[in-house]
Amino acid sequence: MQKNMSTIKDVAKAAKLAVSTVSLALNNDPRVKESTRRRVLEIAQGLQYRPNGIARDLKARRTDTVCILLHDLGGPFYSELIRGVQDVATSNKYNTIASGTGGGHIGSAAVRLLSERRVDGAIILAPDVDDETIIHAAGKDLPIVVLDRNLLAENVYSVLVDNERGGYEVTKHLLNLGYRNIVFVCGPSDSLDSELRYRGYETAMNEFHVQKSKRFDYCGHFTEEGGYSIGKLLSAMGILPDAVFSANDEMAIGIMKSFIEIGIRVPEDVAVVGFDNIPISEYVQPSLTTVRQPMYDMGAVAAQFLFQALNGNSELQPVLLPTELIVRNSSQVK
Amino acid sequence: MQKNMSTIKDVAKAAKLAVSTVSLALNNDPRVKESTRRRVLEIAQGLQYRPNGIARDLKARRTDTVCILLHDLGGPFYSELIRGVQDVATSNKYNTIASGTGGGHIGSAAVRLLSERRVDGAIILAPDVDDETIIHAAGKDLPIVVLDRNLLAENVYSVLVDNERGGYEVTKHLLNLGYRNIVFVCGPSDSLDSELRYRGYETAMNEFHVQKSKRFDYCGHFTEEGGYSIGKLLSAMGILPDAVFSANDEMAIGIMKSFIEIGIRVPEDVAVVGFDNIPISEYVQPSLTTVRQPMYDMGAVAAQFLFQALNGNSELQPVLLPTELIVRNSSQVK
DNA sequence: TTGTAGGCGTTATCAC
DNA sequence: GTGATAACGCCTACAA
Repeated sequence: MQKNMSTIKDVAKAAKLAVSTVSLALNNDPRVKESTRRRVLEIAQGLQYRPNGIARDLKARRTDTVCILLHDLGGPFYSELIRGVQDVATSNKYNTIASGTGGGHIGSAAVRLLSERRVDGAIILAPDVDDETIIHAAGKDLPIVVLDRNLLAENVYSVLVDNERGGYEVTKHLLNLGYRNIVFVCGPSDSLDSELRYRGYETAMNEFHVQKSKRFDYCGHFTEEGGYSIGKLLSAMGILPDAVFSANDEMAIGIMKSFIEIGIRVPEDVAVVGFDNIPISEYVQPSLTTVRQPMYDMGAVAAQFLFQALNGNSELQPVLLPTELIVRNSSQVK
Repeated sequence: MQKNMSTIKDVAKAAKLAVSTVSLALNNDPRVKESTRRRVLEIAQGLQYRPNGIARDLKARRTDTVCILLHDLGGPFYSELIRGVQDVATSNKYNTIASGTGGGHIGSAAVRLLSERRVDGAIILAPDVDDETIIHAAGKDLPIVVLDRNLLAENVYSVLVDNERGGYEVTKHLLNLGYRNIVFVCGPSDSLDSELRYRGYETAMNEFHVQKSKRFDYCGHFTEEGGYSIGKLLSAMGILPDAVFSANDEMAIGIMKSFIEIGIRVPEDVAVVGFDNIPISEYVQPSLTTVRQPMYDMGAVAAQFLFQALNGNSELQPVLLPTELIVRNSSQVK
């Protein structure tokens, strides 16, 4: 921080006025004479005076800023989420800052922003920030909205995507097309998303009285590479199903890649579907059938919740946003 | 901000100690007796005491935070850039916050963070933040690194990507393949990137003694839709070239889409090349020949500059990072 | 080992 | 209209 920066004191001294008067002048308070106001402004300009936001925040006991915490800023589809948050925050005259929780110590960014009260509210979609930190940080004047997380606590509000229904619908889609031997490839074992999508899969399979193949327990960490090795493994083990439901798109793409490399045709030999509708899912060959999550809405709703809470409304019920099946070319009538 | 949050005063009162003693205890100063330190810690815990980061920053006159300002947080390839910054910042024990400059008033986020000194340094890749704001905000103790911007000022450091050379190389690539009638589709008229890429194009064309077709002045705003209409226009006007060099990938993809829709084959009838190597460029059909920008390096180098500057080294010459031609299927021997 | 006092840069509440 | 003064929450000489 600039050590020799001119402060309001310097301006006061130069203008031979009291600090308080300068403050009023700078804030366009009608009490100061127009002439002095102009003089103050000029002097401030000359001294390159800039108000110190930190001091102001300390005094005001508010920051007019909310933050959004993401594990991996700039992941494939956070763009829309951030936009949703930012639009709502801006129209509420709040500022938005984003921070990634991935690099460095777990939770360091979260602790700095939340516990040390550098923001007035937070939206969190980062599995690596633990519940403890969130519950601790949340308070009447620092509401927190958690996305995609099962957490019920005071001043913590929850926005969820209907992963289970999404999993159900995409599985049903496959079943309707005639696929029966459908394998589910799960993500990291601690992923709630993966788990819920699996439940939807299970429900659909049961509904069609189809014996569900055991969930494929080699998990792909949700990465393309992970999916790639799973694909290889599946074919190497000679247990190729009719269709693969991957818990996310990135793995699905890896799986498709490995299949195509070996000469297994998608969808003729094996159908592959994913989840998330990441941008490239539309462009891979064949284009990927998947489930869209309403990312923008998620951000916008989360931000709405935040401001509702900041305005004293604590009666906010968890919201469950609908998903949307997007049928493309990686699945077809069998 | 939490109004009824317990402060260090409350802890002191509860512990029947002076505020200063509590402060020392909390900061593990060896001067306080072990027993009192433990007692203080317990009481602090009981009161749910959390230090107020804002007060601390004000006192310390530093925030240990740098920010990265992007026009559109979460654009297609900022991911790597942010990662580069964050890795370096973290290893320097600094925190990183990101902010989008797109929504709302131009520059409001920038002003808040920079001019109001809420950060100790900044990295800016946002054409909508004007030079004025940057020059004004920069200072010995608030160095700013600008990316992709022609700006020379005190305490402002510059990291550039060699757009001109990139444009030169991709054009030469087309020329080497045998293309001669190559049209350049530019981006927004105020885009320096577009301009530099054009210069590279020009140089290569001259080098091959090929009459360069006039730059296509309908600019695509760098969007896929823009490219799409340009493609339509080109064919409707009956002025189809051998090859199209689009100033960025998104437009290139739009152009390809429109061509393919009309039955123009890429690259057999017309080759298309782009710039940026956005993720989907690998997946579109045909895959797009393009120029990679070293986004991670850009972020990492920018952050390095920042910390060099924060450590008193102001002799940092602008850096020009090399680009890399990536040949894919949208161009082939003619 | 602990306490007192002053200051970081603002703003708000009083007086004058 | 303008000026003292106190406060926001924390840290740090310097005293005791």
